[in-house]
Amino acid sequence: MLQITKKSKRDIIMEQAAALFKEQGYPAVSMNDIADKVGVKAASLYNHIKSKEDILQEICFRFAHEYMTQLNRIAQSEQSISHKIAAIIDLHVTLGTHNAAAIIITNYEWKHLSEPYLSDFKAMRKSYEQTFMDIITEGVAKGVLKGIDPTIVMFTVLSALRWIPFWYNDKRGVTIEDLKTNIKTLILKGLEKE
Amino acid sequence: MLQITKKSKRDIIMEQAAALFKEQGYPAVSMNDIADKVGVKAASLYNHIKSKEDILQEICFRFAHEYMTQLNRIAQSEQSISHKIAAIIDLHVTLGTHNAAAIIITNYEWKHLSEPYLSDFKAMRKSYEQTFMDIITEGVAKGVLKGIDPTIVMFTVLSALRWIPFWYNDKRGVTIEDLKTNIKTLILKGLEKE
DNA sequence: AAAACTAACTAACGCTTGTTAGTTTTATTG
DNA sequence: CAATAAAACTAACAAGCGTTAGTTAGTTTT
Repeated sequence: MLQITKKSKRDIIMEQAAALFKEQGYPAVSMNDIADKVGVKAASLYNHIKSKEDILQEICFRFAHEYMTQLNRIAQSEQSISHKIAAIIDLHVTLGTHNAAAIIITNYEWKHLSEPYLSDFKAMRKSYEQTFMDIITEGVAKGVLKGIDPTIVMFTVLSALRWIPFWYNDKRGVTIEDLKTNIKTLILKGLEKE
Repeated sequence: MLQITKKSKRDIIMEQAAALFKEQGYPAVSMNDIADKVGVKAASLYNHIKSKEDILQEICFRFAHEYMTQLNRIAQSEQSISHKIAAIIDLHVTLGTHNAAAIIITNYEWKHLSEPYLSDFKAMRKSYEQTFMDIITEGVAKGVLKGIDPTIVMFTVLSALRWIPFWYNDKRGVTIEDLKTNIKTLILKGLEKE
């Protein structure tokens, strides 16, 4: 089978651990559980990772960074407010459907990080939310968005988007494109007709 | 101090445990942690509860039942589709702001229930989602709602609502009434102006 | 062919987990 | 005030936790 770069054992551990963390939550998963899934004894994992939290850190920061980078690019672009919000929705749908396990962990398991990583992560998350909120506030000021409280909009929209990897599943017959256009319609144009 | 019914020790345990489960997640909280918060030794908790999971069960099923009861009342009422959706939003805001810890547990910690409780809970949850979806499907059929995929609408709206207890906090200066009207506007009428 | 590296193993470490048993203190009642 | 019930305590348990140490086999580099 052709593949440019072989998946390292570390990557396999990350992948299997992510699947378990997603299903059971970080504290409920033991090193033994991870080892079993990888097909190795627990102690052998330490040839590839530093600690259990090492796994959590890698996942959380990798995707937090990915979100930040992409959001900043959207925020600094010269597009309209509506376009920016649409792009943010697309971003969350894309990441949330292609990397469901890792995104769930980034969104819900980060609280198990220890200091100083926890504080770093929280700062990134806050910055992310603020950037999003600035876009909404600008939209309201310019009169292109309804005068809804920006904090409420930000959390409501972000909540809807962060939940996608929990319920989305190809087998439901909803394509990723469906998801993008439908959520954009719902959020931007609302549920009621005309 | 006047009070009609005194809070039982069991209630205090439930309350303190709920606060801990909310912050750290069920598996990360030990019986010792709970005991410390209650001001007692861990073994003493067993004079009032059967087991750790006993606490989780009580919280999950009490509020799942509350949700079901209220949703069924809304679904069976003679109101318009838009009114029903508005009532569902109000329901989630009310419960999510007044019982934040318990609602978070009902929404996110239920997976740590053991069988057969887990299956029972999942069935209730699925029934809840189905009832909500039926309302949306009816609205689309009647032409009062846009032709958005009902599954997507159901999960998107429910996600936005289930997340409220995570971020809502009186100190942000957003009142519960603000929250209700703003979320209803956002979901029913959308974000863009005109 | 020797040396170094990789990655697996077994065994053990100190610690914490949820829970039970048995006992003593505190509160309520006749 | 004595009897009873409720609720706290201490001590212990078996099992599991994350992690380290020491070793061994197989592969790669010198």
